[in-house]
Amino acid sequence: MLLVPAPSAEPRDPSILRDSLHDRGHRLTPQRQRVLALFERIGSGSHLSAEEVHQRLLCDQERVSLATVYRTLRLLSSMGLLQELELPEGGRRFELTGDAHRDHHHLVCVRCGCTEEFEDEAVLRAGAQACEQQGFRLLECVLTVRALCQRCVPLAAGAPDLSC
Amino acid sequence: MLLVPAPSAEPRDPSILRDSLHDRGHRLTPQRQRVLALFERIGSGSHLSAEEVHQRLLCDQERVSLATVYRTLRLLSSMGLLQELELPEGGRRFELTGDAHRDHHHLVCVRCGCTEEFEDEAVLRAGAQACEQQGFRLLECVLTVRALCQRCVPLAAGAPDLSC
DNA sequence: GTCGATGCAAAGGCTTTGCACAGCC
DNA sequence: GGCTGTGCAAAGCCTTTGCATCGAC
Repeated sequence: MLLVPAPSAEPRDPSILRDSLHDRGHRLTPQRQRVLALFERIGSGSHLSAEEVHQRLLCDQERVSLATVYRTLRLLSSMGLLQELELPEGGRRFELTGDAHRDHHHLVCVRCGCTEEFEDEAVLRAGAQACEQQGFRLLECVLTVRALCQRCVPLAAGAPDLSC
Repeated sequence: MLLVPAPSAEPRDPSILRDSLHDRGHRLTPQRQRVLALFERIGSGSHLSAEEVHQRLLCDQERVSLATVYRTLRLLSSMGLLQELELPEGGRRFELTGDAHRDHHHLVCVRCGCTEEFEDEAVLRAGAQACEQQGFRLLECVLTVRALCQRCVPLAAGAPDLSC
């Protein structure tokens, strides 16, 4: 049966993690593999908080302490394997770094918090252009569009309170 | 002498604040006026953390407790007079809401934290288009470009660690 | 005069850190 | 075997909240 959902999570070569770690004098540990494997399992579109990573690993019988989750998320982010999202309304979240410089953006409903992802080539060009003009070297472009989703537009229309 | 720097901070009519507050059953207090006036003084491009707002008010001999600063920032944001930024690397910051749907973006150096602002029409179009496709109503578009500034590129080039 | 807002201090999350032990290289 | 990582618990931010008092309406 090859009906795997295949959420753009090509089963990454495990040696990449090991080599990246060794290059920086770090070690390949089961905990680090578990965290990265979790993100690969859920696909590169999903974002998890440290707490969620911890909970999911516990559910899967994979024992990793919360402190180590925090340490690992920071490490994997600094290595570029994960990236931190800046979604509004609190809560740092992480997701798998997609293909090099994936141009992925978020449409966030400020009322209910639901998010959609989308891509746009023009945005990446704009970011690249800004970097060039200022002499910066581009790492990543993230567009956050704050908006009201279909369900929330009517609810917010009467009340002046847009951002609950 | 009309050589005022004029950072797009048109001296807002104070009655706007009072009316907005009253519409929601809130009161116009000196503290709320002080916080909003501070943001108007520094212009709509600058972003401050709660702690910074508190410090600046203290320097200006304007006594407001830190708890009230937090409460006021939240209130003014919910009223749409301020907006919260999602800059990376921790720290919630607030800035004056500019002219309706100002298309302002941030170029952030992930190493030293310095930020530049820029504008780009294509980004706004991309955000608007995404909203339309998903049936969302656009509130705001913020592009965050994570990059290395000129000073930091050489420092990060040798070391594989990009995001200190 | 009423009811919301403030200030203070204490409580609350989330995240980091110190330390002894475990385990990768 | 050396030195990095881990787990645990304690400490550290930043932010929110309870409560008595103050003050806008």
